[in-house]
Amino acid sequence: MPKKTFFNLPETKRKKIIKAAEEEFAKNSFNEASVAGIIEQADIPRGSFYQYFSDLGDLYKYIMKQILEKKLNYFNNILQDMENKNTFELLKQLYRLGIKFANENPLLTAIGNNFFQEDAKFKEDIYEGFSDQTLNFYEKIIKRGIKRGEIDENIYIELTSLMLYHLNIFLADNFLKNFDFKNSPDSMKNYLSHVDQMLYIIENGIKNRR
Amino acid sequence: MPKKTFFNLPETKRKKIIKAAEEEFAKNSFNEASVAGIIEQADIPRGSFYQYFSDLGDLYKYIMKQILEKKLNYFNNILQDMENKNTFELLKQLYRLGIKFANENPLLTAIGNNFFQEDAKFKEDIYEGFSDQTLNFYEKIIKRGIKRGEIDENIYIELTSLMLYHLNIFLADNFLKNFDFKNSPDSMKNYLSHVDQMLYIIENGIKNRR
Amino acid sequence: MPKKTFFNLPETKRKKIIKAAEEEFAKNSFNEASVAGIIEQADIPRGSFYQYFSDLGDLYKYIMKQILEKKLNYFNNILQDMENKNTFELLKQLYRLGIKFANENPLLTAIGNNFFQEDAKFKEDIYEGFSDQTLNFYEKIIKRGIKRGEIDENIYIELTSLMLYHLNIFLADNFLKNFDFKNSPDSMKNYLSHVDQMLYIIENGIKNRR
Amino acid sequence: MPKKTFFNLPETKRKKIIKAAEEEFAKNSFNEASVAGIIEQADIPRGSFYQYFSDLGDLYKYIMKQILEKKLNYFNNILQDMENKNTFELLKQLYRLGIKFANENPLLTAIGNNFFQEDAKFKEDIYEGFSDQTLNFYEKIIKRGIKRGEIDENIYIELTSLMLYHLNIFLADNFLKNFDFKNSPDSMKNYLSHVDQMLYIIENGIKNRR
DNA sequence: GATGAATGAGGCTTCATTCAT
DNA sequence: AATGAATGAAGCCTCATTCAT
Repeated sequence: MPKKTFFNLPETKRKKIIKAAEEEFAKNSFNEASVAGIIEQADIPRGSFYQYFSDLGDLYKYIMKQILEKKLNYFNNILQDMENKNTFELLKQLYRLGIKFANENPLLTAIGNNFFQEDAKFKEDIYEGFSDQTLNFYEKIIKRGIKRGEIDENIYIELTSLMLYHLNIFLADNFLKNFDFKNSPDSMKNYLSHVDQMLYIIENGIKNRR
Repeated sequence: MPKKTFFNLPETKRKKIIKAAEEEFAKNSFNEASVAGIIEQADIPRGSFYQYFSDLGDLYKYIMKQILEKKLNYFNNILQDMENKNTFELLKQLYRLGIKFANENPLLTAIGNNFFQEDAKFKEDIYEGFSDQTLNFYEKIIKRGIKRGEIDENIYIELTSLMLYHLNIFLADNFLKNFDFKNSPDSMKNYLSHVDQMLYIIENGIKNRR
Repeated sequence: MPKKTFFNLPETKRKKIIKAAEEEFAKNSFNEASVAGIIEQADIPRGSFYQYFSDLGDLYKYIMKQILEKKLNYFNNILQDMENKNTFELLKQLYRLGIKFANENPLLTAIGNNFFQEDAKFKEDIYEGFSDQTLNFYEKIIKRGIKRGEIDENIYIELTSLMLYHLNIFLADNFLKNFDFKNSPDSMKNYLSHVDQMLYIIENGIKNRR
Repeated sequence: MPKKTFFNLPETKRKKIIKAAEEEFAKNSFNEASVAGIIEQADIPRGSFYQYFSDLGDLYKYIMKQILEKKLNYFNNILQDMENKNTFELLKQLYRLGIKFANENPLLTAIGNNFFQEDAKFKEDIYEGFSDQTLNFYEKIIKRGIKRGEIDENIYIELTSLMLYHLNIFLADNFLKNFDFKNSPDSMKNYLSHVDQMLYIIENGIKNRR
């Protein structure tokens, strides 16, 4: 956790530092990220950094936690409205939501995708109590789909949820690297149709045909 | 390209250096890898390194090229024998081949997976003329499947091939991180059945149902 | 000298600061001690420290002075009661008093022992006007012993007093490092018998045999 | 152990570095000593230091080991010639030898004295296999003295040897701080007579009077 | 007078690359 | 060609002290 000196900072300064850190962690894996990069971007002296955070990991954990919370809120809010929807409709919404989130929070998404690549050990260290809520997410949905008779009960649940999770990351990652939606709303439409294509495959792949 | 001094080296020494570099690049991303790590492992003097290679990138490119070539050979050899096989059978063989390759060449696979995570820019720089042969691979197979009436002609080819490619990486990555096949052939069997499960989904997802 | 702001502080706070400083100086030599360690322990803001003291040396000098005064009082009180005692009995009491003081004031003793190791220059700087009263102490006793015909008049007074002083420190130091008397009164007894053994040697060494 | 790069250095340079380090460790305790101080004195770049030593402790251990060896050799050589001497004569020679060593190697002696003040833990870490040969030294002599009927068999051996050891350090320390013998051979004489005085006390203190 | 944020100096360590032998 | 020492840039972290509120 950042030290209280950090939280006592005027909001503008605090945001500037967070912004700088997000950019650093979006561009670099944790090991490649540097204090130097952040303080230069945030334009604060080195000493100040250590007055706010015990070290780079301290800041990183804080940011990851923020991102996870933000993302979970984002998703949970909407899921409540969809309680009776068909599973594939639900999945479609989820993926679109993922894209929407990535579009609105490109920095955070990039950080999340980088995080996804870290060592299992490193990740566990960060998750601390978060457990992997995102992964559980897909498992829940799949189980729900099987119960509702919409998903083939013969599929291997764990693997499928991992696959869905991974494909989600893949989309977000790809999306961030290849498109610039702010300046071309058309390509956004285009992209979403890609997503639908992929889901069409997934749907055919796992739906119950009996 | 390594300097000619490198190729003049006796083979044992050359292999020792390559081995050391592979280990370094398997454990670290390009940016995290260090000359220090390689020369220590290879037990060669610092100066020699620069006599053989202009810098770390030089060696890296060389190794990546080797890996790509080796992998392509590996696959092409077998593909020729399968010319008349059903597309899904073919895919299944390809994925299993991928696992087999990863099992036989864990170091190379780890390097490949690390490479896969690098910046698009960085990757392009390395590919230089290789074009993305691996990606094309899947495109070819999909097109062939459509021609043979085995794959749904409505799917979006580019996306699907990207997805297949990505899932292949996902499998290899997962495989390397979670299993130790040398000591437990059972888990290998287990793993392959996972792969089959995934392909079952894919098959259902993209096969032609008319 | 601490600034008057320090003396205006409520006693509890002042004591807390002194306590924190004593712990810091007991654990570390002056150069190794840090303002950081003290303010953290005393739980006062950084700025306050400099409002109370001009710098670390200011506080250090103050504390050393306190210790010296306390110790001298401790000893002088008792010496008055022993005016007619035999010199070796007196010495024995003094050493035992030293141990008793160390037992009752482990922190202060540790600080004193640390101080004893500092540069001669540094020490002089602190003594400022104190002169070395502790050293004089032993000289007085030796001279008194010679006058009373109890101590060999051929010994070299200065050296012997230095030696007695040094052995006292040696005992206190050893004592602090090796024993935990609060929890084992037995080892205290044991230790005192060591002291007697040493004094037995000293007595034989310097007593007048004519 | 220093790296082999250090031992490959031309002797003049190696000596310069050792000299610089000795001065640093003579002036400062291990914790107060700094790489900065050494490289400045030795006039070598920071990077070179780490090419020769893994860190400050590496160099420190090396130097301490050298000192211990040198001192033990120094003493052992002479002890062999004294096998039949009276114990107090022997002790006298030892102390004088100690002073002589300190006079000839003031830097090494200062380092040794500093070392003597370090934590027990720290010391053990350095001794590694050396055991405390110096301390054993005095125990052996005392036991020998008792056997020969020259030392009172009632003294507490362990304590006495510790005391002799400590007094030796005390002398060396005092000697280094207070005298400048190179320029005043008279004061050397003077000092040695002090030592004799002290030994006279010790002798009277522990000799067998039956 | 109290507070605690700002700052930069100083020390540590790692590394890539160059260069003299 | 081989070697490995030299070097300095770059990053890390800690701290004493100052200063604005």
